[in-house]
Parts: sequence; structure tokens; C-alpha cells
Amino acid sequence: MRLEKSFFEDETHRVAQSLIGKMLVRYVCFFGNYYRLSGIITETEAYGYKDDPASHAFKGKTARNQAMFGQVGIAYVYFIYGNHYCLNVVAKCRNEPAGAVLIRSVEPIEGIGLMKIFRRTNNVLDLTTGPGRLTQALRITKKHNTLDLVDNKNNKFLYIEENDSPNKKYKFTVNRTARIGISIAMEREWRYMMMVRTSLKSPFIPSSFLSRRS
DNA sequence: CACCCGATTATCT
DNA sequence: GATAATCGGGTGT
Repeated sequence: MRLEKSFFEDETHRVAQSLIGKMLVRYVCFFGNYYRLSGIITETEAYGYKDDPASHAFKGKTARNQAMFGQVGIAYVYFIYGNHYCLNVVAKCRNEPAGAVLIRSVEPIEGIGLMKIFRRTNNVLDLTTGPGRLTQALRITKKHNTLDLVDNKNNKFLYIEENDSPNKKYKFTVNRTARIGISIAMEREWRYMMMVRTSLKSPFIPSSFLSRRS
């Protein structure tokens, strides 16, 4: 079931937390055929408006960040460090001018073979961990900026679903920390990550640790 | 128009 | 762990 617009109309940090465990879905055309790529969202960050100096929207609306001021449920994709695209979803309360959730990491589920091609690596472990990696793996670029992820009529190429796979293996909790790569507003714990455990007696650990090199 | 810098990552050591 | 790669956007002249 695709997430609908009302899901994204809430406090940005609450949406960021709710997105953990959801499924990011992308259909790509490759040599004439369409393929479904997907991954479970395992890490997000919330970015606000005038009260959030770490946010692109902090200083007001510009050509680059205008998507953050748009309807909830649209994508905000920006280019960073001369190399990478980052995918956000606009989420904010009604009457709030701007706000978005950065998708920082997913666990690849469907279309791993294609993701390897797009990433030019055979290493599954860091296929989609990191905001720049997941956009490369899913072929998300600035073309997708302002794309409406909750418009199931016109946009069948990029959206977010409930994870209702029958063999749902995630019994998870969500941990929160300060956001990555910023030096300001550290007291705000607006980074969320999926925590899992391998048995009832095991402690919860970041889901990324399960498959990580030791 | 020039300058500066960043919500990153690959590729070294 | 350190550093280079790389370029669009913001800012100020």
C-alpha cells in the first residue's frame, strides 16, 4: 500500500521516525524494460525551517530549496559535494512553510542486480547505505526534484509503501541521535535509525550492523 | 563574476 | 584516518 499524503502532514521529525521500516520503491527503465527496485528505509533525518539552522530552508526560499516549501509528499532532491544526489521527502504540519526528511540509508530488497550495475560495484554491503549511494543505486537524480511521491495516478516511478511483505522479518525499534555532518543544533536528535535484534534475548543493534564487515 | 563551501564518498595508507 | 575529487548554489562585489 502506497503511503498517502496525510502520512507526510505531521511534525517533520515524527514523519522521519515513522518512515523507518517503510519501503522505498523505484521503477527504472533499463534497455527498454521496466524493473522494480526497492529497499527498506533504515535511516532518516528531519530538517525544519526557521528554527533549524541546519536546514537548507533556514534562510528562506531559494531556487534550490523551493521543493521544501511545496506540498507534503513531494521529493526534494539536491546535488551535493559535486558528486552526489540526496533524496528528501517534504513533510511538515499544515501551515508550516517548509520541512523535509532526508533518506540516508535503505536495505536493498528487490533489483539488487541492477543496483550493482548502477553503482558499479558487486559489493552488496554498501550498495544503498548513505544518501549518495542510495540515489545512485536507485537512479534518483535532480530530475526527480519536486516529483509527487503520493500521486499514484501520474507517478508510478518513485514512491514509498508500507512494508507488507509476508515474510516481514523486522521486529525493530527506532533509535535517535544528533544529525550527521552538521555542527549546529546538536541538541536536536533528529536522526533516526532502525534497530534490530537477532533473538529475543539479544540487544537491539543498528540494522546495518547485521551485514557489516567486522 | 569570483569566491567559498558543503546534509559525501572512493581510495588511498 | 586522511585526503582528494568535483560542482552547484549562495553570497558579496
